[in-house]
Amino acid sequence: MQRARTDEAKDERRLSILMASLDEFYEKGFAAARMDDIARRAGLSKAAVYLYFKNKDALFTELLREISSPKLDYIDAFFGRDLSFEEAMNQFAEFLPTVILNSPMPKMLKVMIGESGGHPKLMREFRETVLDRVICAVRTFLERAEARGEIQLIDADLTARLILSPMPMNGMWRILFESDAEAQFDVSRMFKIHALYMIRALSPSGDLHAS
Amino acid sequence: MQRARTDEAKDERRLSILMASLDEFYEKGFAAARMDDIARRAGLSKAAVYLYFKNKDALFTELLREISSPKLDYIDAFFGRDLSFEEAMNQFAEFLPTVILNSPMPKMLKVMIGESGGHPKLMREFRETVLDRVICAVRTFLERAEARGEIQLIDADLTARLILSPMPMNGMWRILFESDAEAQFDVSRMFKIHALYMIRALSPSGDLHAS
DNA sequence: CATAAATAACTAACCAGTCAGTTAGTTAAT
DNA sequence: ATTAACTAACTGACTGGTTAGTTATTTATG
Repeated sequence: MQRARTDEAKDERRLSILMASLDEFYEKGFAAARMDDIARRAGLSKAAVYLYFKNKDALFTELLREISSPKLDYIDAFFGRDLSFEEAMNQFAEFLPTVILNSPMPKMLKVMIGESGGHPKLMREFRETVLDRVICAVRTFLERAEARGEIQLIDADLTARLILSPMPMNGMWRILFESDAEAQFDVSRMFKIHALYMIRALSPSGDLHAS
Repeated sequence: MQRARTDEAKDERRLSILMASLDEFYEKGFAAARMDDIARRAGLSKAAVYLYFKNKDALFTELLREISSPKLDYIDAFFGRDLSFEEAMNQFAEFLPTVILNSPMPKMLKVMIGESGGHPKLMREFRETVLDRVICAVRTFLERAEARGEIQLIDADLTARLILSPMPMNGMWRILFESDAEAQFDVSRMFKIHALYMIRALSPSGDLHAS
């Protein structure tokens, strides 16, 4: 195999080890994933992996940081735009299924859930840098829509979480039943229906009891 | 320690080993949980655990079956009653937070997710015996409410899943951030708001586009 | 009733295999 | 020729499962 002599080649190699480890951690879990298998999947020897990462824990930590970092600018940009609530819900319904179906999110979710007891600091970091930002962006968007008189809601933070709740649901369903043909349902259609329901639920034409 | 001589005492001992294993599997994951730790947690030696369970895999299998078995009659009874949709949503909002906060469900969920790659048959079994029944019960209930003209919906199966989606979301949140004080929010209030939104979303007074 | 025998429940110690991390040697690239 | 990237082999710690021995409890006996 070609050696990674340049900085660019080293970065590529590092990333390919990270991606190999994601696959192994996803299939086996952190503890049962073997460094030798990760190395083979990346086309290297086990000892070569240790040239790039101090140990298994460091590999895991850097994997989670690598995966969660690039998504945030897009989320901010999405919710920073001046869309109507209805338009935003519809575009959301187009975008979110792609995260479930075409991104490493379900894999990452499984790896994190499985290992949450062993790395509480990492979990907290992930919440602060990713999840809280997403929830805050949705909440801020909801508050603006409400201020425009476009919607009526009870609690912007909890509503943001409810709007997002099909994401973890679908992520977990995928983790548990990815290879179970009978378990499959139309994820895109579900998000469309969810968007419709949220539009109706938050329509300002009715009486919402704040309890 | 007192020996389990009678059948009843043996059942108790077996159950206490199962519960000890749930705690260890929850904290450490299946692979990293040690049989010696499980035994100590149950107040026994490791070899004694092997008097009750063939091996670690058998312990895991029997744990999952034990935990998921008793809940189903209650669900059937809940949705078999002749409640109005609104009444059912409100009672649902009372009941579901207790599952998140006071039952082993989040622990079980984490253990299953972490180990889903290793036991696909068990995952499928759990879906068939538990999840599909819950979803089907909600769906049947929705169809009846719709037939009474009480609600208007697009797809009963997907709507049932959307009604249930705060459950996995809250379960996941609890798994990841149980000990993270800043992450906490009012679970009961969220379910109440969700019930209100679903009542409004499914109210038959508007126009739902079936796409 | 007291005591011995029987036995199932239990355990400390053992064993073979596994694996993360390391080392001494190899090799591709400059 | 040099050297950094890489690897096969090694090492020590660990663990699931097993075994030989111990012991608590029940049953049998005088």
